[in-house]
Amino acid sequence: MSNQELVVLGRSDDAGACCPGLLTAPLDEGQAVELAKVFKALGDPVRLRLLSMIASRAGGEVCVCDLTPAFELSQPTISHHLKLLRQAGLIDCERRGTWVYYRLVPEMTDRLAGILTRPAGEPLPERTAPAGAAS
Amino acid sequence: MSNQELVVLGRSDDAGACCPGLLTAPLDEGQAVELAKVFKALGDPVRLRLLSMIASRAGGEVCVCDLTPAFELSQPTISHHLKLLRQAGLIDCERRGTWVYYRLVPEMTDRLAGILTRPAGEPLPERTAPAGAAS
DNA sequence: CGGTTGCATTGATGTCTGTCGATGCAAGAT
DNA sequence: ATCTTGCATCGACAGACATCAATGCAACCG
Repeated sequence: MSNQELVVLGRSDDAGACCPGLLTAPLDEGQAVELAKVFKALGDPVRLRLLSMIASRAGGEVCVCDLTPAFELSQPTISHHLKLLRQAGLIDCERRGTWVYYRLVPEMTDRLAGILTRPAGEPLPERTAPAGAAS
Repeated sequence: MSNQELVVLGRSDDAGACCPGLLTAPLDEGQAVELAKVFKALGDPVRLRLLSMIASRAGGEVCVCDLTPAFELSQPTISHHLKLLRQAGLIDCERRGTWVYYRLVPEMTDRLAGILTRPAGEPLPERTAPAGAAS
């Protein structure tokens, strides 16, 4: 049920080391394409709310039947958004009886946070010293 | 030249406190809409590469004339992507003579990283204990 | 002044995406 | 077995988006 997900997580043994981050070195095309899929999944208000509802839920799980009525959208639409979040590797799901429960994949959000974090102690270049063009 | 940008940064006095984060409490509609605009700007491989090229540049600035030839895309297309990144508040630009220089707005990426960071010491619910269903 | 260069804007076009109703499928209930 | 409920998939459609060629505009150069 939860196959065909993105593999941006790396080998999971290197916590934030594999992709040094968006902000330290230019991304190559392949990395950019993979990363863009994840950010694109976050680029929709409904999916952001779904993700936050799932992630912030005590117990770590939410039943779809609790998510759907929170939006003024049809059930297929919510199901579609959940599928995109799942394909992006941001959430995972499990069926128990009649119901399907979704939960966050914290490794993915951790990775995104790392990618967006600039290395501490970065000079934060002075805006008053325009870098080379001194004229 | 750099007006009409998003204001997701908050009052800049609360470093990561205003929006407790995507993962701790359900986002309301307004927050989700604003945040989605930023993530949507990141949801394209070209824009991700542009951002990383800008952010990782020593000196903190990149001339458009250095960015455009790095892609097999027309100059208007690159200009378009830069505009979207700017409208998302992720980058800023300044004209000096004939050239236009772009630079990262680190406050925005910092905020995104914070939003994607779950509070330390979160129980990280055991996957071996499916929360209620002890079957 | 006119010419050139660097970048932004415009308008057009093909593709992608969010949404829905209809339908399918799995699992309990009767 | 039949019915009902919960969720996913399908097909269709309107709106959004990425891309380009053409054009506009600002700044330097002659």
